[in-house]
Amino acid sequence: MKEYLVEIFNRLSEKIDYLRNIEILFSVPTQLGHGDYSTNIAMILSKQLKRSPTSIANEIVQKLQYDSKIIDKVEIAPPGFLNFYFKSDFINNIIKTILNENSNYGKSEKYKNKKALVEFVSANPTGPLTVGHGRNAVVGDTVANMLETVGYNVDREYYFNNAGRQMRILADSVKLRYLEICGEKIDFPEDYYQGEYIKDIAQKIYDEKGKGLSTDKNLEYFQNIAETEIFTDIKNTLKNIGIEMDSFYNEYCLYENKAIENLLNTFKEKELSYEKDGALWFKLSQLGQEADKVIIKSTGEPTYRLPDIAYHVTKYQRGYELLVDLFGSDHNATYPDVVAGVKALGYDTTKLKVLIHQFVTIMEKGSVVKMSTRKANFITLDELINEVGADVVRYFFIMRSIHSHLNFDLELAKKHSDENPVFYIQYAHARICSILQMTKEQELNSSIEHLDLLTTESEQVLIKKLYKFSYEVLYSTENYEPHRIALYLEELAESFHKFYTECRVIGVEKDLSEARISLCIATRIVFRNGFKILGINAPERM
RNA sequence: GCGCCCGUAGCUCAAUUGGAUAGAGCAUUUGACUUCGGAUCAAAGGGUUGGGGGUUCAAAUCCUCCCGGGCGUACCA
Repeated sequence: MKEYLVEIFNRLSEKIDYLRNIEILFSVPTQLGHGDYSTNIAMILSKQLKRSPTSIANEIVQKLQYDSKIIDKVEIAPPGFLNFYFKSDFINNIIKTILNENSNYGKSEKYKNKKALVEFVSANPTGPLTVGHGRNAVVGDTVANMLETVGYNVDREYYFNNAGRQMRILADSVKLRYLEICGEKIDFPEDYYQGEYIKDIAQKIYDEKGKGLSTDKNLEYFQNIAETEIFTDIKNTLKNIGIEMDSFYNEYCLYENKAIENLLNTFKEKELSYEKDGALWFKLSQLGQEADKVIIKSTGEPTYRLPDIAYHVTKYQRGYELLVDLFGSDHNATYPDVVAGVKALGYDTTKLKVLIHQFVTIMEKGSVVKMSTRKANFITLDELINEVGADVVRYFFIMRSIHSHLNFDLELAKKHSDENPVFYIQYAHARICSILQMTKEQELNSSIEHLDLLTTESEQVLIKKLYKFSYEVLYSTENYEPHRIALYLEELAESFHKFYTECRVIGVEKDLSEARISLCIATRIVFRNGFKILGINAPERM
């Protein structure tokens, strides 16, 4: 439909000067009575042409040439909208397209063969993933799915810092617990990792090595074991919600491969760094930032900025054309330094898209649960997955805009999980499967010979909704708004349920029945393609 | 103080990026199964889009000033 409008307006612009070199937007009106597509072009041009919108609209309608087999009518609605109504025969062709393209329907080749890297989760391995990390994990994976749908070759990457203070405290925490198990009296500092999992790791070391470890020399040993153990756990959790990383990139290797050293030299050459108070500073104030920041502390240890910049440089060096970073809002003050850094090195930062999602507020029994890995006051993502299932977890985290604070009511998720919208859309899919199973048993076939019989309002609404899918995918992807896919699927389910209530598939006249079976199959295809993007199951029975 | 995000129905959130009568789910009330799955459908109530001012044919959306909340604002990540 939209393509056709663009086509006829392109031809029209040869006849009407003022339509040249401007972008004409077509949108689907919210009101059913406002046509299938609508444009506001007459109102936009009104000021520039010093004419009334209706006079412009009238001229457009008079000179616009279109195939009356495709467009039924064009209306002018005050204060100057142009509303286009398409012939249902033409609209129904979308069913053929969907059946043909099948699992490819909704995909686009717009970004074919381009390489993208999505960095997400990136939690340091100091403990299990919590519900708080869940949003990042699910959004990141879904954005990656979306980018794949529009043609990108996507790599999913997890970056972590294992050379800093956090990890030393982790190692020391394990060491102290180990000594405790060995029978020594210990003083366990309050700001150390309090979680039970630390004791589990210590116990495992004790079981394998006994008491004999010379603990004061083996902090690195404790860190390695803790890192390995915790990562095994993290990877397992990710797997439980269907996430598989292509790579894990650690800070330590940036020291090993001299990336940090090289970066420091480059900064020095470009006079972007200087020494003050025993520390090395990065001249961010010259790069449009508010103040200079320290990159190497007076202790000789780098701050996170240095490895983060070096890490992002490797992304460019690895040849990606799109870099997506996904952070929680606690990082919103740090990423501009990194962006400024890579920009100063001459890299194209328009390729770098930083997404910041707001925090998840956990509600339990009506009050907010404050989470802290250090204090071991958290609900793990695994616990949540076990309670409500992976589909609900994924859907819950994706259904809201990333800019909005997400209120996760544990009681609601656990006790009333059958009220979750994810069941609404999965139910629609299961229902279709059930109908199709039944038509099979009754030896009814699908056919596209008589799609013209699909004329009722609920059929037309459903078909137009199916048509919308490919646009929705592209739009949501280009704007990094994964929640719109969930929203779309809810609309689709609504349209299908309504069709189901009003139109019988089985037990009506043969040609009509066959056409409706085709519509059901097409709807099932769109549900499956949508579910695949969201990473949730398409159950045939519930 | 400054930066980013948010404030929309009783609650949780949408709104095709500036469009036409601001929509869903939950909750409340009321209807619909001897026929394809009632995890559904239909209907009702519920709103000065936090507040004031501005921009224009048109503002929940953009600008500005207040009010309220979240996250930051390190020689932590």
